[in-house]
Amino acid sequence: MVIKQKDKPDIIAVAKAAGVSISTVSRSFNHPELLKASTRKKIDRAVQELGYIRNRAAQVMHGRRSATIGFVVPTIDNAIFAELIQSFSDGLDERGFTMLIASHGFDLDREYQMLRKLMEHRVDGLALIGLEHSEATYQLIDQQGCPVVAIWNYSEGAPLSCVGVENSEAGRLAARHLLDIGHREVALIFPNPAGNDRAHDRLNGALSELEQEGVEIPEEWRLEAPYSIAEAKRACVSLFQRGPAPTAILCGNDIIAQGVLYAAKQLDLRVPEDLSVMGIGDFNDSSEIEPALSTVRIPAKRIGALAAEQITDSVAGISEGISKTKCELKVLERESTAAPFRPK
Amino acid sequence: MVIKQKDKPDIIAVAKAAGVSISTVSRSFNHPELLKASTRKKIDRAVQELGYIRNRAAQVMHGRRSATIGFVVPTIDNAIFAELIQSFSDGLDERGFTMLIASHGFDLDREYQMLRKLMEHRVDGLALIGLEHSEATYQLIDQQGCPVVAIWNYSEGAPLSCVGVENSEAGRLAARHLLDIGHREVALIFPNPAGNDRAHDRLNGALSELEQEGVEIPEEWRLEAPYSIAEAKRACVSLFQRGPAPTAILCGNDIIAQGVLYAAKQLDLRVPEDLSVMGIGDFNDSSEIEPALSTVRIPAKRIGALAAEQITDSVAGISEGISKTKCELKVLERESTAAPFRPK
DNA sequence: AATAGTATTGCAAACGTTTTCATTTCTGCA
DNA sequence: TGCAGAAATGAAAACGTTTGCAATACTATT
Repeated sequence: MVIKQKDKPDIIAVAKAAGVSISTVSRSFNHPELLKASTRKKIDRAVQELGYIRNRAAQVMHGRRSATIGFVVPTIDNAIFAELIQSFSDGLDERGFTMLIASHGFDLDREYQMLRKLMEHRVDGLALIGLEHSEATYQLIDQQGCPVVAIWNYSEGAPLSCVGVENSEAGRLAARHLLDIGHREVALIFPNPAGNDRAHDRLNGALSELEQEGVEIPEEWRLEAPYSIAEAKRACVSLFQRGPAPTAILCGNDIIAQGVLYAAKQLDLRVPEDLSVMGIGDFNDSSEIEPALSTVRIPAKRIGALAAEQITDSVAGISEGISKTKCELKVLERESTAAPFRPK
Repeated sequence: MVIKQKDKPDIIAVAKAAGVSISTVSRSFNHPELLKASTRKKIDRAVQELGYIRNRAAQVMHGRRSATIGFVVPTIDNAIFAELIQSFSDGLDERGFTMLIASHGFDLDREYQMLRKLMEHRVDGLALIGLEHSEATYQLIDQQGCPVVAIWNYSEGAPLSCVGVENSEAGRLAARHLLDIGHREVALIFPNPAGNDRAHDRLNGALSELEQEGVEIPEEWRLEAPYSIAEAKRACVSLFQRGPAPTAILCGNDIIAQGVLYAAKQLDLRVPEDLSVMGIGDFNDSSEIEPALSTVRIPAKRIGALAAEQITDSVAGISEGISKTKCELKVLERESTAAPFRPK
């Protein structure tokens, strides 16, 4: 028994089946208006019968775009990025692009490796998270001249096109809100800022705002936790077990804040009466949890959509040079924050 | 000023720079042991200087694998799939593959389109979610003879390789648990089963188990909600506002269950005293929320890892034919379920 | 010093497209 | 009926690799 499935039919097979030349077949895809209707029909039938599917690799070799964009993220499995990835992917899709994705687990050296890998695949453009990258990464981008957009962070002095928010401002706004409603005993739970400029900037923004008001954060109120409900919960519980209690906790993002909320529940603390909890991010469900989380809105969906637009425009040559888009932040005062109840 | 960045250096440029032939350069990548050490060094230096990056497209054209796997999911932005996608991607990565991902928003016709798109890119293999797909999709797969793995669902009679769980069993187990602890007044909240065999099977499994025990579910206790905390919450609230209250709610997945938990809180219902809440899925954080969610564990991480192994083996020809892997389910009894308190 | 091997390296074809240029086939009009 | 010009199609080169085969450069023997 001869199995013929092996090789996929190519344009030559189609041409043969349709009784025309390969140029004509190619044209029927790329410039159908140049063909006689009857010829087009013959070809369509042949394509149908043979189950022909065009080979992008061959097109790329000929100089065509690959119609792919590479996206390198720290992690996919995380509410932070999932929404962003989705909207970015949708935006690419609308414009006929496909997303190649790779994650590096917050390891900037792996990020570099992933970038190279994607470049081997000749992606037309690249998207990264944040503006902190290894020296090698920046060199590579520069050298290869591949269109790049940095997502999530905005910075005036950024050496790359970027679409995002000013994270230091996010931190500042969150702190400002707590200060405004009267808190001065504030604990912070942030992820490790190494290789994570989003966290780094937020933390700094928050600290400087607090300091400016003369609020000192003692060492034991500066906690570190990764983006994990479980770990944040643990960190928060240990905070309360160990020493004096703050009246508010400012969290590096909404995931951490959620952990803190659960910790509070476990510790029998009322939110916001006994403890105010402030997040940063405004994830999908932050408004739905109980109590609804006060947070600083970062418009992930919008950022993803804009980034997709930016990178595809850049690939198409519509947009030249470095372009920066700053998305606005907004404090969302919901139920998890209120004035401290404790008597002065 | 002449901008030379335009074209990336190719193997010819490297050969020239190193003073060898292109075959030698090619060999230095593919069979380095055949080269004299000194030659290899010359080439490495040239590669370094020119910033040469291999062109996969050209390799693919020559018959090499593309080292990419296409993954078509309903949505990325969802705790359900994010964990799975991550572990699948990691598994591919370990084996030198890159993931091309596309989402179809629970639209099976779009799924077909995405599949075609990925095939144009000559992915070496494909992964899909579930076993329910359009006729066209099945035909396409069959015709193209592209290795495929269906993820999430296991079914003995499946026409594709698959790695997953028996979703009807998941539904059955969840129902069983509620029955075992004494509930007979059970409401159900499930997503729309159209084009979603996971939900469909779970629902049927649960219903049959309940019926078998003579438990009837009235129409007004069969609710539909998408995978969204907000919508599930809303559905649950309206359930309690409209009519007689069940003693337990069985949810199509943990997201919905989370929504129900928040609804309960908003309605001032104690869980599990006034209402038991049962999920399906066991997402990352289901054990950490308060009260910890009782659920049926679906090992997403393991499924993703196994699926990656399965598809790459299949691409490499290590595994032939259709292979099916069933992952085990486990009821996790946590804090959100307990015997009904209500006097008989 | 000549020879048989062996270790290296180079040549050229092939992979599946697209596109330029050339050729053939129509069409309408004189 | 013949012809100019337009419309439709075909031929062949080019894209950047890999690899089988051929050629060359070594090495260790005698």
